[in-house]
Amino acid sequence: MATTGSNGRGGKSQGETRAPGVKDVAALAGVSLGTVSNVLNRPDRVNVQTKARVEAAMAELGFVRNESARQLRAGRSNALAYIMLDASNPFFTDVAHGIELAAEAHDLSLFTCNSSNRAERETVYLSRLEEQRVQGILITPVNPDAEALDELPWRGTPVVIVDRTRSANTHCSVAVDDVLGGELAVSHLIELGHDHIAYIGGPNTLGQVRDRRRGAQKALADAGLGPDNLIDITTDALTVEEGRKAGERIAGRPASNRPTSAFCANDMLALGLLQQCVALRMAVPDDLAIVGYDDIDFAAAAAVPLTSVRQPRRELGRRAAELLLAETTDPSHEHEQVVFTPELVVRGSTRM
Amino acid sequence: MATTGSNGRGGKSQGETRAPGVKDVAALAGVSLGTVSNVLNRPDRVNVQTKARVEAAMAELGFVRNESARQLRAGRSNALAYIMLDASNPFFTDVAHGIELAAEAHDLSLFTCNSSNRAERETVYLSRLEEQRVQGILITPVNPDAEALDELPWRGTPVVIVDRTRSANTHCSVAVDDVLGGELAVSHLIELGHDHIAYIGGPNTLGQVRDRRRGAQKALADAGLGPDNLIDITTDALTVEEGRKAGERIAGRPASNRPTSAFCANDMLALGLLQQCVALRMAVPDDLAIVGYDDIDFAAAAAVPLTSVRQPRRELGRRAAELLLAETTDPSHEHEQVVFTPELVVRGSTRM
DNA sequence: CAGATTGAATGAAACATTTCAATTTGGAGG
DNA sequence: CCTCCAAATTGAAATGTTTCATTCAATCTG
Repeated sequence: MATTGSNGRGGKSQGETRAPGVKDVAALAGVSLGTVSNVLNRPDRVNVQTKARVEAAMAELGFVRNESARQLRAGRSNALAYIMLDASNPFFTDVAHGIELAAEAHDLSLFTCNSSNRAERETVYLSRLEEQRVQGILITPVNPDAEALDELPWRGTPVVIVDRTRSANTHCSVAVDDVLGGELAVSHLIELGHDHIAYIGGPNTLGQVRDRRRGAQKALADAGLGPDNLIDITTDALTVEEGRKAGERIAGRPASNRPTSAFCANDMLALGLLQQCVALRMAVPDDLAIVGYDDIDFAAAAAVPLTSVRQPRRELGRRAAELLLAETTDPSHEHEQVVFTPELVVRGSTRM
Repeated sequence: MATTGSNGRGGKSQGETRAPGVKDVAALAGVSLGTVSNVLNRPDRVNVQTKARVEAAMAELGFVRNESARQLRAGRSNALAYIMLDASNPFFTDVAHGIELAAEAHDLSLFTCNSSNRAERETVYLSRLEEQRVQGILITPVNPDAEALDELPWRGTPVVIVDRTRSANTHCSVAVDDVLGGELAVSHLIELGHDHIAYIGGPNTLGQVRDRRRGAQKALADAGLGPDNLIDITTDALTVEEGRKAGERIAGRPASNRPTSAFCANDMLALGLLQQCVALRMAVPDDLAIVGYDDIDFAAAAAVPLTSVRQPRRELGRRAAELLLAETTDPSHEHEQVVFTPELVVRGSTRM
């Protein structure tokens, strides 16, 4: 680790004069405060030549508008925030991208925070953002039923819940039909002739894990199969590592009672499972067919491309942002629970 | 896509009273403004009972400190920002995580922005952040030599360049020795007996792509091999899709002139290449050995685990944040160019 | 008990901007 | 030459917090 240096002039060029403000610009341009402000905020209301003079002064001084002061006066900022649950899961970065597009369209900034699945980080960010007077907060919460989420809207900062649903109808939310998703996945496996299907997912405290299992059970029932045909393999988290462990558990079963296919509650698990299959020389899909969930880009890029349940990630984010903006503008707002429909994408991991 | 509604009370409960401020708290608690402020900022300097009374008043009113006003007075915010180049590349989310840890340790907020490789988004974020008076900005710039990066520090907002280097020594920067990384990768392949090695990367405007190639060439020269032993396959971007295309190009070559191994400028390319190999029934590593770069988590999780050049991603971020903080506190600051050392991680894609 | 010391609380000033009612300016119309 | 009008500009007030020099009260010292 090498290191070299130089420079020395920390900040400003000379006698450390403090940052120029509208006042300085006004003085230099020979106009009043109000006029400078008009140039900034209602350029059409000021004479072209005056405007040019003011702009020249700004450039000369290197004027940078002080957003704090502007905000103080305005009462609110022009930013949205998204508190994402796990920045290392591509699913969420894609959702964030959708939000960003919507924010950009409305000329708002988006600040992204990452709770890394820790409730206490989430709390810190929530209150910091509230103090910043952001226009609203989008969040995929660690626990969707946490009461902390009720306070902010009550005090005036709208909150929209993303990719989670809540028992009480207290917020707008955007989610995807997880029961249907599970149904699609398992119906597909049944059609391929599988009747020993593993469901890999956990922990069961996650509503999504439960919903996707329910969908799987429904598909079995609809096909005249019993709940015993679904072999539950519960994991500690939805990670690649846990997927690998699940693979070991499957391989460890006696051949008579070994599933011929697996439905994973997300793609991270599925990728881990796939990797373990290769390591253990189980052929995919011949020895074990695999269906994932989320259809992240890496799923299609796996060595055996993964069949997966696609969620409209971008659209999820975009719609959430729009709900938020609607809530900020419309005072007589009715909370809306938007539910998108998932879609099965069939690839090599189930097709021979 | 179903939708249901309810609620109706947009914000506050009653007569839409505006948010309570220190003034209201002071009135309710029967103390002066200054005392409320002291409770907030120097709790030890105020009588315990008074403090309790003030805190009760805050709770009752649902007081939320107005960060704009605080900032206006203080002159600066307590936040850092990281403008990342591509949030969909796990490498950068890991770097961001390192930054976050450092920020958290100093009790600062981190706002993450994503330029998505677009110079114009980058510009927008830079100026918004400057207006917010963030303490400093970390950035992986679209173009490290852009002059826009010089203006902010000149006006007083420190900027640290992450994972890129600059010709001029005008900023602190943190990077990894890419020439050495390329050397490690290709030396490894040479040791395994390869002498037809493809270098997959592009576009050549990227300094990193060039540096890693230089390292590769150096390794060849050191082993007494000529530059002809490196087969250059230039891509349009460092994406999975481009990796797949590169695989097609390799397969399309006559067997006599086909490389037996490939060194990819990042893991996204390597994953795409790997996928294409499987699709075209080229065995990895027997028909084609593959080395990636970055060692993202998905590299280890690939069906054929990927040999890759690991960069200390978290550490990169953490160190960058520390340089930034040093610059904000120490006025007589010398710019520092930190260069970390990469490390080769050997896995199945090169080992039989 | 006078004087000194400490601990708590006060309130006005400052921060940089925006807004808006009031004022000025330069013509046009009569 | 006067009146009126629109366009352009002005300047003071307001935003919510922090700071700091004072004030006030109570306790301690000799």
